[in-house]
Amino acid sequence: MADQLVKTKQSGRAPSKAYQPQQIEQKWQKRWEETGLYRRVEDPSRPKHYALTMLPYTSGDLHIGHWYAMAPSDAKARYMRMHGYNTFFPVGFDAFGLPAENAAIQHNIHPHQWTMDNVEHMRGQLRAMGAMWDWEHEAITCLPGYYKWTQWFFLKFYEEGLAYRQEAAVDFCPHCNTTLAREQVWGEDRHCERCGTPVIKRELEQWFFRITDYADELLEDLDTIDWPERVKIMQRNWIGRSPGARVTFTSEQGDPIEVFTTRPDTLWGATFMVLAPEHPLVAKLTADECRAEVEAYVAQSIRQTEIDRLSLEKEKTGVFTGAYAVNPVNQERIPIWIADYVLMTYGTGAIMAVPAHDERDFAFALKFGLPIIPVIERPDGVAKSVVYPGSVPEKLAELLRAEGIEFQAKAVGELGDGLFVTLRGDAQIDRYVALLRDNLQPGYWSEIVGARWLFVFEDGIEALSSVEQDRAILARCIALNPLVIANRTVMEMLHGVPFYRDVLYHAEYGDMIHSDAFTGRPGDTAKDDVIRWLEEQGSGQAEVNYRLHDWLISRQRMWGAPIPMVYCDRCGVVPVPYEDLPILLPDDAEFLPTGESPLRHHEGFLNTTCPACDGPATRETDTMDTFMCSSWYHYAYISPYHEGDVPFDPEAGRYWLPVDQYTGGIEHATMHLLYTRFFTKAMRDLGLVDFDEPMLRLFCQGMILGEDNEKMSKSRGNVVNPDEYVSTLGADSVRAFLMFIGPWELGGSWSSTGIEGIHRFINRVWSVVVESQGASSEGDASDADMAALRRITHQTIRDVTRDYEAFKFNTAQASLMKFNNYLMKVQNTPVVTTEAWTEAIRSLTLMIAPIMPHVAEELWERAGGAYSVHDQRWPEWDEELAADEVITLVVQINGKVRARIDVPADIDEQEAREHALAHENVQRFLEGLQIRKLVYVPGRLVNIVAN
RNA sequence: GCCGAAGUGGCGGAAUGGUAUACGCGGUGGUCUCAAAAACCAUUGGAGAUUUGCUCCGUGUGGGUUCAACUCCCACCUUCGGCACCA
Repeated sequence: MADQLVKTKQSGRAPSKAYQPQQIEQKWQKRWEETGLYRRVEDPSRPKHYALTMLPYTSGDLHIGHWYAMAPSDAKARYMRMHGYNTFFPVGFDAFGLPAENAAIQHNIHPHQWTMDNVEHMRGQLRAMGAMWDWEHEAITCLPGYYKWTQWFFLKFYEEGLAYRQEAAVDFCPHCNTTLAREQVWGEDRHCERCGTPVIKRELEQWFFRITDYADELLEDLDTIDWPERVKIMQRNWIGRSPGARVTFTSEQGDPIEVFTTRPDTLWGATFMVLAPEHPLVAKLTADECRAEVEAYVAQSIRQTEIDRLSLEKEKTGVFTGAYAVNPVNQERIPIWIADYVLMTYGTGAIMAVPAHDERDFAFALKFGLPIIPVIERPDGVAKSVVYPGSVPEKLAELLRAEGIEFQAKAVGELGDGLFVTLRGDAQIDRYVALLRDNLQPGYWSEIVGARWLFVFEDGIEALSSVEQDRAILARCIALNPLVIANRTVMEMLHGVPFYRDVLYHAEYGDMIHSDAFTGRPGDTAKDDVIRWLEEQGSGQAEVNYRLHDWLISRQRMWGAPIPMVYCDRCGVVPVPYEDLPILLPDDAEFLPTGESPLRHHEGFLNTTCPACDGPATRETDTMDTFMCSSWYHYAYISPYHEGDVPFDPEAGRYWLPVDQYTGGIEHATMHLLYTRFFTKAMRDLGLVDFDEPMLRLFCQGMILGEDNEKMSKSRGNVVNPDEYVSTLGADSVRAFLMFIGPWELGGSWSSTGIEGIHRFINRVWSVVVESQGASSEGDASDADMAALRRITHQTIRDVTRDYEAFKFNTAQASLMKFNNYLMKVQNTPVVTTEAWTEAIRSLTLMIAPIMPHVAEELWERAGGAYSVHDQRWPEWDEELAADEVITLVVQINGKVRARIDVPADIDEQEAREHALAHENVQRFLEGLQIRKLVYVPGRLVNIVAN
């Protein structure tokens, strides 16, 4: 304590007894900066830890959502640092993007100025958080030293064939005046991710990255990284790998029509084809008599994709082209239709329709009266049949019952009762068919549908096995019962019976039927067998399709990294030489109220000379998607604005890369988190890095909501301003409260009373530590009291350590509160003078340090610790010291708690039984009962089973 | 429609087969004070009783497995997120 007094005198002013967050937070932030506490050090002898939180956009104001994302991330980085890891925790800014341009238009300020003003303001706000950021490795994506490398990546990708330019129907936001990547189009109404305006389709020449080249690797390597399962699932779904086959059909005129199918085993059930309205063969195939109708449909569907996708009518539409194709497996002649449910952007833009085994084709076929022929057996073996009144003698019901066949007698219209039969399995179906054959009255038929497709007539049985059979069966049915004449197909007739509807169509794998030589082929090999046979026949081959599209990176915006390409009338598209990078954005751009990119009209930017022929040429005026910048920022942090041949210092990169722990919002699951993985794989193939994945571990936090449990928004008026709370309760309270709300991954609601509770907790920690300094007491502490204190100290270290490991800051703090409550209870007893107390205070201070770095540093100093608490080793627990001496033995009778007995922790089973049975309340309940069994869970409970 | 997460006191939440409601907020009573605030102490799921260390009910709903279920299995309901004619 003498040290304390000396220190106090030296500082010239007595340190406050009260906790004054504003004072100590400023004091320590200054000291940390002056001493370079968080500056990165290169020390290859120590294990490194690269901790990273998603970089903020330069919106100009740090809101509580940023705190919620960053403070826990900082706490974990600090925890790792205290475990001896050489920890790198950088920060920077995502600084390109549309808001800067909007500000330019509205306030007549250059985007650069607007952005850098915001950066300056946000830096101050970020510093107030007291995070351990290494500001010397800050990177801002809109500075030339940064975007020079973003452009460099574009050129490298172009060289590698990963960047290409193509005219395509792309998503365009009319409000932002730019194209968007598919991932940036959200929701059912397909609106712009940024501004919410519904997007339209535009035919434009745009630059794309071949992310699909890496589709399989992006999929497979998910298994190698420690990421949340929900993110992996989203990426898997987004990539959407579909293995199948490409099969060539031929039009009657001889044009090959390629289709992609995941179900080549259903080829024999293809009863028609459908082309997308934009399919290039449509005009050629269309028969003259159908041309007017086809052209009208094509025009209408193009208009629909452009204007209102909102009215997503589920009802299928389409028209017949008048043309026919030949099915390569059975030479069947099948009609060719066009319909907008077939998308030009997936597969080949044409499909074979197998209505019996595809829900969409089924609906289409039913609507347009196209034949539906089942070719895959139902795996569940269920078949149905309706026996019409009068078609069989009454005794049939008896016979069915005798066979154990399930049926219900129900009225059919006004005809009387019919039998609604459900059959399970081949044996039942066979017996049922035999019964029908024996009992069917003249002039009737009966059908079995589902597992089999049989029509029992007086003179024989017909199967629905081909289009010819479909016509023949329908004709016979109409002859017997003219009421069914309105049906165009057998399936349409069957669909008229509601009882049948759930067995008419299925999309499962199963044994092949009605498929020539393949009939009977089992479902588990059918698909592969057919693909092999197609390959032998030369009519198809295995193919994999992906839902993932190539990444559209062109943006018709000014505030982004210019695409380093030049257009020359003589040489065409020419890349800018590396030595000319960066292609700078002009600082005198004129912003038009239309929002159109000023680069298009900026003579100085636009006009250049061709790098190949030196002739006049024009620059590409589109800039790159800002996700380009954020795909490699964690490499930029290694050595910001690097000067050299490559984007970052390879030497430093070898030590620090890859990122060990990444944290951020889940909203980037299929955008940033997929793009950055693609970048890393492409960089590896360029020889820039020698690993496959950029971030080894990922944690996604939830969203912070307003006090009313709603998403924070200005219009709701529930926005929480962190600066206000920082100035009153202090940054430590804001940090700690955000980490106390609940599990980080689930998010939670702000609470103005909740943060006061946390503030009280910090005050209590403060008073326990400060007031016990130099405390004295009368008498000595007992061994038992010291042991008890050490026990809770070590138990707390154990629990808190485990919680930090799992990002469970809420329960870590709960344990710390419990611990502190205990310390408050015993601080006026003699233990306060013991080593055990010193250990307890020291451990407490160390354990709060990651969450409340300022107050921990202050208390550490006041307790005589050497600067800095953040350089100390994390406390370790001793299992023996943490072990309980006394446990509460729970005694249950038939699973209900009847007694709780305090017993020594090392009690053996025999003693536990005796204690349990001897208890008064237990005996009361056992009266008159016979003990059947006794379950003993060591150290926990005894359950007596009695009756 | 498909995929995923969640549902526990008045509120945020804890407990991943073994004492349901840790910790915090809010409430109630008290100490201190002329008074109030702050702080501290006690108490706080519901119902009941013969009110010692008592009983019953209770983790979205309905079943099941188990000596024992918030926890595992089956079916369903609600909320939130993602995808949505992807052949």
